[in-house]
Amino acid sequence: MHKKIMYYIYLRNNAMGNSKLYKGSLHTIILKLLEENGKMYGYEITQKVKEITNGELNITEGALYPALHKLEAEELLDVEVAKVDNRLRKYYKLTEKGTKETVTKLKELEEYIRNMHTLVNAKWSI
Amino acid sequence: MHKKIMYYIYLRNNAMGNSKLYKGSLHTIILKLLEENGKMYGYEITQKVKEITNGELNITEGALYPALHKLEAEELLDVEVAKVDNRLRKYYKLTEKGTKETVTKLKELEEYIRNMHTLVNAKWSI
DNA sequence: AATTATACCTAAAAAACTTATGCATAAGAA
DNA sequence: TTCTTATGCATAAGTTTTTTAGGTATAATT
Repeated sequence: MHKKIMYYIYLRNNAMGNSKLYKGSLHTIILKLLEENGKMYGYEITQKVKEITNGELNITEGALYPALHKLEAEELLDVEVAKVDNRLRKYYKLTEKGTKETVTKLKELEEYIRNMHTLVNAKWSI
Repeated sequence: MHKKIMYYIYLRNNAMGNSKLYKGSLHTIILKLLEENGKMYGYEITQKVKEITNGELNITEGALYPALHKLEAEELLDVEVAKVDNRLRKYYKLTEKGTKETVTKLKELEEYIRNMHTLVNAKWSI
């Protein structure tokens, strides 16, 4: 006898018609969220971003997890595995190097946004 | 007898340590510049961007020309070839479709920037 | 005479995504 | 009980958009 395996396949509806546009900004988002919240796990990050942007920005898992692994490889993040409700969670937090890099990345973002604002001669402000 | 060919090879120093970061924004920049200036040619666009951003953003030719061709293929731009001082210039201008698309793209950019501003909980404003 | 600025172009590679899977447990709805 | 949704991790193939690195040519400047 063996256990009966129940595994359901289901369709996902990631990222519908939500606003695209962003290149290196995913790393910046991750770093900044970790700076503010101390430690977070992947799924939590996707939900947080969705919540903050009222569902306008959806981080796909295919983008998020490789990004987290890369940041970890660059020693900007530390990982800590936890088991909650029999489910795995990988908590990430900034290293010292990561904290410095966050400052740099945020400056670059501001620079970029200022340049774009000037370039398109925007009437709006934030 | 044949003419003596004089052709100099030289090194280029495109895009030094200048601010990276931007994905679909190149199309938006091009469209907006054309909206403001009526018609422009490729080289002029690169110089204009450099000028406006004080040299911080340098559009590479390898990105610009394919982008212009793509926008033309999508019928957002019209081309007009001119010869000035025995040198070729290709002037681009917005089509009607292109003018509409410019509005859309600018809205998307604003949306994106607002989202990023909220996400990183920025203290600065523009 | 040599270099720099002006002007176009393309192809190979890299970067950063989306899309499409796969696996697994818990909670809630039918 | 059964099915579905939510929670949680992951990778691989494909696409888009960029960088890097070439190529060709004329005019102006050093």
